Amino acid sequence: MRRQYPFHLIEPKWQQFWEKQQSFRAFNPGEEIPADHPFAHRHKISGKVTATQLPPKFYILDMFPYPSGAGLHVGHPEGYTATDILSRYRRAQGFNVLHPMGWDAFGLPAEQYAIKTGQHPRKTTEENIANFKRQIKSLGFSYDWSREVDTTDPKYFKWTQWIFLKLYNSWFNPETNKAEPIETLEYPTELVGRASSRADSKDGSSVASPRQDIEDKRRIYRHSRRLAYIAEAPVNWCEELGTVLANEEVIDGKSEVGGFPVVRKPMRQWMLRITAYAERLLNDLDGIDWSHSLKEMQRNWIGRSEGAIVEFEVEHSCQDCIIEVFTTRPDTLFGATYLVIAPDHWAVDAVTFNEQRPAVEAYQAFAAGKSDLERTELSKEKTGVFTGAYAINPVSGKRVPIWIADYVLASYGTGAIMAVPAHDTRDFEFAKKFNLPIVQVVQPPDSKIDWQGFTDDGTSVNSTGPEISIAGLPTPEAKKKITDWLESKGLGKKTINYKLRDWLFSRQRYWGEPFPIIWKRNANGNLFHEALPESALPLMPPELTDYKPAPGGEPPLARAKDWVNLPDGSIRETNTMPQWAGSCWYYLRYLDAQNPQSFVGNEAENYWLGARSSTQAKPASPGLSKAEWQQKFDELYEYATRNLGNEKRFIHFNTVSEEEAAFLETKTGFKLTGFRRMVDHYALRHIDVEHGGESERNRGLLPVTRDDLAMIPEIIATADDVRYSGKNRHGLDVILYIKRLNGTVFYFEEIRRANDLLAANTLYKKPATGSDATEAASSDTSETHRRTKENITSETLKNKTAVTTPGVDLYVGGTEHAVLHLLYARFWHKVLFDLGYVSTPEPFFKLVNQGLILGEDGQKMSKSRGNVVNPDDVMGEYGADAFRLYEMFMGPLEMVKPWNTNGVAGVYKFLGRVWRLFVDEKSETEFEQAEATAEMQRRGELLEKIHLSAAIKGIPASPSQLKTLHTCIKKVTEDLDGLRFNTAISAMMVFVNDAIAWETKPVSVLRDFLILLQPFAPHLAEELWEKLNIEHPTSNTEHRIDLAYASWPNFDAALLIENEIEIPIQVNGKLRDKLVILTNASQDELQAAALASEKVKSFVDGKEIKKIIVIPKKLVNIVVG
RNA sequence: GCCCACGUGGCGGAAUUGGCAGACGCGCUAGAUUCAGGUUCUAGUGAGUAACAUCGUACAGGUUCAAGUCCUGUCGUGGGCACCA
Repeated sequence: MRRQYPFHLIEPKWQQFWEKQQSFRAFNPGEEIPADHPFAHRHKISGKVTATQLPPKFYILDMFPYPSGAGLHVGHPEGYTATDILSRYRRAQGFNVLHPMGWDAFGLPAEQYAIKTGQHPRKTTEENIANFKRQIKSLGFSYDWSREVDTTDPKYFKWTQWIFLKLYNSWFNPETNKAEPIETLEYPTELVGRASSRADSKDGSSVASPRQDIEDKRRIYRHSRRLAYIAEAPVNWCEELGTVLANEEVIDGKSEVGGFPVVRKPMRQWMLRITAYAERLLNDLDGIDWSHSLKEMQRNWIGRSEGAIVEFEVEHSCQDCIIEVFTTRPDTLFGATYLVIAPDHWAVDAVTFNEQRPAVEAYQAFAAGKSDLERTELSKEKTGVFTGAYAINPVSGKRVPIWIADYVLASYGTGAIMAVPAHDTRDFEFAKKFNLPIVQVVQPPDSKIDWQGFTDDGTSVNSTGPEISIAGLPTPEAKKKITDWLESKGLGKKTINYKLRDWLFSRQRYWGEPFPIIWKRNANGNLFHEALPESALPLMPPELTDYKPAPGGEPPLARAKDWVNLPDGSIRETNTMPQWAGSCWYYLRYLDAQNPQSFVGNEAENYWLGARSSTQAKPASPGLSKAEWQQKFDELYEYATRNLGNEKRFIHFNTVSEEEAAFLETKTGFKLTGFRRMVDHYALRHIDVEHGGESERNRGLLPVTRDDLAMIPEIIATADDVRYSGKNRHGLDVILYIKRLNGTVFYFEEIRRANDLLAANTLYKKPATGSDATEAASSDTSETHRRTKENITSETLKNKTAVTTPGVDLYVGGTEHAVLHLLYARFWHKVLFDLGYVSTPEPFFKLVNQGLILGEDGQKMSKSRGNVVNPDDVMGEYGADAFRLYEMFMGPLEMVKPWNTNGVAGVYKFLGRVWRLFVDEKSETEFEQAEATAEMQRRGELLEKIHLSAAIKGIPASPSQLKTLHTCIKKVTEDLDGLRFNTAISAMMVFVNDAIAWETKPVSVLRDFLILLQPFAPHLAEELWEKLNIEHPTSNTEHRIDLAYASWPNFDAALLIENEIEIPIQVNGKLRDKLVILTNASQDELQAAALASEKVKSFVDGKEIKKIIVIPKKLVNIVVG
């Protein structure tokens, strides 16, 4: 294909310019802003400034890549381009944008390569990083490279190890529901206060003294509570690779690398107590703006289930023996006809009768020998053995046999179940195979449904025992009644179980972070672990020449004897951390990447995570005390929600002070001094009914609770933003208060009635996102439906101000990290939050998964298929701008879509049309001739030979030109807010298709267009912007600024309004004619015009007109009989 | 098996609260420019018809003046989980 424009010269030119100028450096509070930096020009600040003097922040993050030897594939730039476009857009809007990049560089491939070749993994890693960086830079992304992080850099992993020490030195306090320093952990009474009263053994012998003994016990107690602890756990051991593997590195029972067999093997491992956070990890999903499916995957992984633990007493064999089972269906307890315990359950040995012992032991051996693969593959066929023992069903008193079977897992619940074959599919299969009794205890709601194997809710039957009956009760009530009864009898209790397991945190590898842990021996010669002091960090791994595992399955680090054995006789931990460790907190290091004192400085953390920042402080008016309010609120709430009384009741809770009124006037235009603020019972009832239900979720909102309502005065007093949002259906002015709190945005409305009071109108809330200001104006509540749109003036829309989001404003990455990375990172963040090191409970407030890019054949790209597209090749032929544009034009970001090289050519042609919209053809021909003969190094200078087209003139734009431009501005702006890059690009294509035909092209219009184009095709836009400013110099400093910092244009809705509009005319819902008619034509005029149409007449004549639907500005539909 | 998402031309995909289906791009057809190819420009392009009519958003129903959009069922595709009691 012919070169559409000299991108091969333009792109390097601007990449060098940005690098030299450090155009995209983000500035921290207190950092020196050079006076000649475009950021300083744009915001009129320089030198050291405070957080409040800086513009609002916007943090846009990519999932940092693992720098593999294969280089970038087309999937990487997809997400990176999306975030870059958003970064450039937000920068143009005036945000201080943080957009960093780094390397998740620990990992198995570099280590495997080292084992094969002896080349140090560091060298491999550095080479791969250099290649990735070259490729990424050639795409013209606006990263702040001064914040680059590399997880394998000791300056980085020092802090990874430091965070591990925080985990090690903390425990989870169930009473406060958060992590606390281990020092706050109280010892049980038998370990308290006795140590000091006992004298040390005086003879100095090595025999453990009572004091040492109690210290050992205390140590063991503490160790058992730490968030990082040691446990014997079954791991995926790969003999060939000589290492354990993570679950995700094992595919179908074989290693992902090499396809070697993997076996389960118990080993002593470091674990992180993520299960303590299960509830919070689950609940806090509600407050963040992630896709539905992603949240669902996390919920699934956490796997919360509510149920009960029930105790079954074992008959005869062991008198004190109780087997606890976990069930989510306590209502089916009467139908439990046998028990099943896992083959490796602790009680198996105790309950088994001697005559059954050989069979039981054989089965245990059989089950233990099964791989995970076999256990699941062969799951269709149930296996198991009778132990000979019986237990007593606590509600019916009946004897039930105890079996062991491997369909029950020792690691979930209590490791034992009560089997209810009538109402559980697995128990049903098992019972049929072994001829165990099946007793119906639930009646399906539909009598046509067979009760055998019916697992849904129904009505309890056959459920009456000597002391308790739940017969006739619907399932939910039956569950409650029987659980209460069990609890009162001490036979069971309500319980919540999670599928989530603690995180296996150690690997037997070289290329990972060493644990800052040493092992010592106590007086009895037993090993115990101890943390290194923070001053010992970073703990470097030893230098090795052989990276294979040490003999006997020991990790490679064990080969370095000098490193492992310390002079005082203690020895180092030889495991290393998994690759996930470095990626759990990298987004925090970016905030303050060079800080040698701390993993992130306080001020930087506060500014960039934004939890405590508020763009404008709003003065609060005095009012009721908290206690007074709470008491009155409780009364009013009861009245509003319980009594349904009609007597009007209200609380007058404050009066607008002069100070606040001045603020409100700037935001809303109303003078409200002395207005009384009140909330009435009608408003509370309305909010409770309309916005308190679960159906809110269908509208993307969250149900409003009583506690939320109690916060009304607080929301008003501390709102992040206030604005006028039009009139309600009664013609009263509505004032909207927006308050962000713990990941939720509250929208509270007041109405201005008469001249002296404000009444609470509504309250709704939704998960926080990056663009609440825009969304609020078009939110989908019943109130906004009722409000006429005309009342929302363009003025109020323009006045919308940015609300700062806490945490990362936008995080984009692949769906492969939907569970593990995102769950681990959330977990660490919460621990750091509990310990006071970060100020938000959640790290990532908006998260988007980019869809996979498939090969041209619609198959997933792979080397073996030969359908892999190399970004370097595409950029060589079409340039980086076209590559970026195509990646975004393919379709919605989240969608899976096939690559099509012809499509690249399409957007490339579009960029060519943009080029020809601006440049003079003759000068370009001269440039091409000169370039053909010029030396390589001098070719860039020849770009100066290219001049702008003579059709570009400094004249005012015509109304139709303005309309074309503003239509484009509106569409691009709205689409970028909604991450709809593909339709934004098509809007720019429409603009260019129109503008290229103009005889004269006003400079002002082209200037605004370049600002719109800049985020998408920054190199081309910069080049044309430069030419525009040279050939059409302007006195407007806004326009002389670097394009990357030029202000995003506002669209003027007034320019988009047409005098005349084309109205479709339908007869019986079918299009029959289109009429051009005055936009503000009345319903009657529209109807008359429609009936006058000749085409319409031919369809209507001779028939009875039953009805005419007229929607002003939309359509007319004539219904005939 | 369970959970979630999605089905629109030859292809990728557009379509505010239900209101002109197919924006934009690819591909294709014809013409202009060109020795020629490529490029560029112009016109056309859901099916159907000479032109209308008519039919068209996986399928079958329903609600409505009006359905790609809402409701019910069926089929299909993609993703996740998978003996989690």
